[in-house]
Amino acid sequence: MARGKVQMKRIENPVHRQVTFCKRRAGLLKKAKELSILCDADIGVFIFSNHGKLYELATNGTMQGLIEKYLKSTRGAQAEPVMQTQPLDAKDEINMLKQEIEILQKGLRYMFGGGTGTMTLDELLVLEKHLELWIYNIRSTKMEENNGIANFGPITTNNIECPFAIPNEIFQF
Amino acid sequence: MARGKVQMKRIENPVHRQVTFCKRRAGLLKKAKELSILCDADIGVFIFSNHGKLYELATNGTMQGLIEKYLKSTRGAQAEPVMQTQPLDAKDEINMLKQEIEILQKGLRYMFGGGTGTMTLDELLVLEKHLELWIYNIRSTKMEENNGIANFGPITTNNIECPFAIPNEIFQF
DNA sequence: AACTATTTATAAGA
DNA sequence: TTCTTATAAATAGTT
Repeated sequence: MARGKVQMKRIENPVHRQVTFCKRRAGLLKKAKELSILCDADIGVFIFSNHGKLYELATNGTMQGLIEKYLKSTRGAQAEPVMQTQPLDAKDEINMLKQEIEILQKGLRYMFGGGTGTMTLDELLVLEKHLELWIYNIRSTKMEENNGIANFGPITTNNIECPFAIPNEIFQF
Repeated sequence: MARGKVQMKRIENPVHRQVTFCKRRAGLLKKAKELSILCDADIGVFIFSNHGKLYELATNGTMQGLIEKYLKSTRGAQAEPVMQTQPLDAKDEINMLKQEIEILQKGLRYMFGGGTGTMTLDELLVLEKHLELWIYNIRSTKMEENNGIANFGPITTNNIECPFAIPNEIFQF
């Protein structure tokens, strides 16, 4: 696509083919991720190189889960020889629970704000800053403590509530 | 990508989102086809729109065949010695998922419900210490970041997994 | 659905 | 392999 159009046929030179494979594979996965994020879609991609090596992306949850979703959505008259090691009922329940988890996670994500499955340096910096501010708030709370007991609501930083679940169990370590 | 950069987050306007979905979906499938042809790769893509409609591409043979190939190739990998990785019984998986849901729900209740619990000074100190350690881990992760991207699993402190719900998915929008 | 102004991806070259 | 750069493609906003 640059410095000359490319003919749409198999690249015969193995070196060129390998280089192009790396570059375009990265590009394809990036595009898939972007589409998923921008349009709230759920995308699975798997790529087998000509030597059989697998590269994959599942934008939401696992590839297994996506494949199950796929098979379910296309479930017609045909049997599914691949997925029959476990009774379908259990599979369905697992899927439902996974969906519920997704929804809960979305709630937590909502409170925290953006990012992707992999974190950029910038995102790490943001997270770090949030943690610093929460620590600051904890210290402030400690200063105000009365009779050794401090009551406080959600910890916030700049009005962003702490997205972490802070179950009581945290203190059992 | 044209007439203005796009922010990498969900497009809130439904009309814009739908239009972008159409355009980028076509682009993604085209790219997948090209990669398959140029580099002799075998590629499967499936896209679920946010309303559950399925769009798919299997560059060689059928999606069913590709999925079987995928599962076969990942089953081999699962047998690799990573940890005590025995295939989870469906019931075990269901219980694990239920536990995860409980934790997530607790986290959400805590945040939305205004933290019903009272915390002692000691508990605050523990929480503070945990936050400090997580910050430390974040900084370590930053040091190892590669190309501006840092991938990490559960954040841990002294091998204790972060009790806060920080699934990797938290960072995906 | 078409049209462009721009951004992004990437083929070659270094 | 990684970077650079010229150019092809993709696409966001608009009509």
